[in-house]
Amino acid sequence: MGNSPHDREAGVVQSVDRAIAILELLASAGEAGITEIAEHLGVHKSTASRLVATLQARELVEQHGERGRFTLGIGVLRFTGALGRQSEIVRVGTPLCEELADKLGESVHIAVLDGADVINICEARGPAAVSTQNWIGQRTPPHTSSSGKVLLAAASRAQQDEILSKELEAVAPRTITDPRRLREELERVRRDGYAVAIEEFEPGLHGVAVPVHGRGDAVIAAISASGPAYRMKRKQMREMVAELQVAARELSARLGHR
Amino acid sequence: MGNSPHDREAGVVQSVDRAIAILELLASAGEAGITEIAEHLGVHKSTASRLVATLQARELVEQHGERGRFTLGIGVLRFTGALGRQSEIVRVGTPLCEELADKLGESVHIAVLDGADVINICEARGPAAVSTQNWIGQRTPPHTSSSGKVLLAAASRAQQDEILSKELEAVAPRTITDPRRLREELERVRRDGYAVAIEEFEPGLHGVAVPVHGRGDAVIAAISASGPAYRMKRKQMREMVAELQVAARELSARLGHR
DNA sequence: GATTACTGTTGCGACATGGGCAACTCGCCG
DNA sequence: CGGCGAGTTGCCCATGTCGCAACAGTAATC
Repeated sequence: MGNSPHDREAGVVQSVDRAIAILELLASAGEAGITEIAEHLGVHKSTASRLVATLQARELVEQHGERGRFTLGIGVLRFTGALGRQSEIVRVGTPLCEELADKLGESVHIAVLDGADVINICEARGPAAVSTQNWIGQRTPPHTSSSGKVLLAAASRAQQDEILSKELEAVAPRTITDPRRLREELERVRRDGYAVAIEEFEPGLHGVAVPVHGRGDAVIAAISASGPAYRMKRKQMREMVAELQVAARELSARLGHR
Repeated sequence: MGNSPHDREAGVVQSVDRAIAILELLASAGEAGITEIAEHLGVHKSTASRLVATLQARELVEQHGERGRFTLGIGVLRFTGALGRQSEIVRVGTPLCEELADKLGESVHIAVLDGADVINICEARGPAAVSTQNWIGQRTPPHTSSSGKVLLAAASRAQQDEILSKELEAVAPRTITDPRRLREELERVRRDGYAVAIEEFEPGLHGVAVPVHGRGDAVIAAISASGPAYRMKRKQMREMVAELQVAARELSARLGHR
C-alpha cells in the first residue's frame, strides 16, 4: 500500500495522512531512514525529511545520531493510557503475551471485537516467528481467524446475524464462507471452549484461541497463538489450548473479573 | 500554546503539526468536539473537521455517534510497544502507579532522564487530584522536581556537570537556582535515598520521589507522588516515601532487575 | 589521500493542496 | 415549529507543501 493519489482516501489531508503512514512504518519496521521512508510513501526524500522533522519536533519520532536513522519517539507515550478499557487490557495483557510467546515459541495475540471486525490489541512474536508485520490495530474479518471465531461465538445473536448476513469473504482458499458451516463451527467453539483456524486466514498458517472472560459469561477478548502448519500439529495445538486457557484466566483475574 | 504562525516552529509542516496537536488535546482532555478543537488550534471548524477526519480514517481518532464528540481511537495502539525499554517500564509501571495513586490519594508518576530533561512516562492521578494536565511525554528541568533530583543524584558526574553548568531556570519562586545549593541537595538525596520538592516546581505543590534501580547501582527511573502542600505534611511525606520504596522495588523486580 | 556513492538537509519557486467561507443537515430545546 | 449550535461539505483561491537542485557529511573503495 503506497501513498499515491490512487491510494489516498477522498477528503483526507494528504500531508497528515503521510505523516501517520510514517509513524506506522516506524512502528512496524522499528527504524528507517529518510530515503526508505520516501520510497515507502512514494514521495521525494525532501518531503519525507520535512514530514519526519515535524513529527520529531513533537517527539513522535527520534533520530539516532546527527544524520542517522529514525525510530518512534517517546512522545507517542502521550497517546497511551487514554483509550479506556482496551489500554487496560493492553497493559496487563502484553507481558502475558510475551511470557506465553516465549514459552510456546509461537506468536501470541489478544484481540477484541470492534463492530463487525476483530482487532488485535496485543502482540508478542515468538522466537521462531516468521512474519514481522505489526498486526496491532489492524482489522480482520472475524470468520477468518481463531480469535474471531471465539469472539463471534460469544457475541450476541444480533451481532452474529449482522456479520453472517453479509458475504463471508474468502481471504484464503480454506476460509469458511458458507454461513451454515460457520454457524456449526461457532456451535463447536462454544461447546469446546476454544477455536482453531486451519489455514483459514493464510495458507500454511494455523491458529488456536480461547476466550478471556469478563463478568459472568461475558467474553471481553480472545487470546490466541499462531504459527506455521508444519509446527502446529494436533498435539501441539492441544497443549497450546491448555496454556492459553491458563493465561486467559490470569488475564481475567488481573483485570479484576474473577 | 496555540497554533498561530507565531507559535509554529520554523520548518514544520503546519497541517501535520495541527493534527498532532489534536491528538495531544484528546489525550489530555479525554474527548472534544470539532468546535472546541478548532478553538484550541485557532483554525476554522471546517479545517478542524478535515484534520480530524484524516486521523479518523487511520483510526487514531474515533467519533461517538453520527455527529458526536471525538476521542482517541484504537489505532494509537499501533505505536505502543515499539519504543523499547521505556515501553517496558510503562507496561509494568502503569498498573503500579494506579494502585499507588489509589492508595495514597495523590498523583503518582514514573520519570526517566532523557538528555538534560526529565520525562514522565507513566502517570496516575489520585482520586483527589486537582490538575487534569497530561504530563506524559512532557519534559521538565530536573532541578525543579523530586523525580528530577533523584535522577540527577544518580547521574554520572559528566551529566551532572553538563546540567549544572547551565543556568538553573526558576520555574517557581522556590526553585533552587544556586548550583552549590543544588549540589548539596543532591548529596542529601543520595544519602537519604529519596528527594522532596517543596513548592519548587509550582507554588502550593509538593512532591516526593525515590529511585527505581536497574542492575547494580544503576537508577533507571524515579517514582514519585505529588499533591497540594496542605495535604502533604511531613508525616504524610514520610509515609509516602516508604510506599514509593516498596513500589520501586516491585517495579525493579518485575523488570527482572532484582 | 582522492574519488565515488550515498545519506540527510535546505533554499527556492511553482502549483497542488489545505483552508476559510457559506450553506447545508441534524438534533436538541423552548 | 422555529431558533440555536453542532458538525459537514462544495467551492475557490491563497498559501503551504512539495520537488528540484545543490549542499554537507560520512563511509567505502581504489
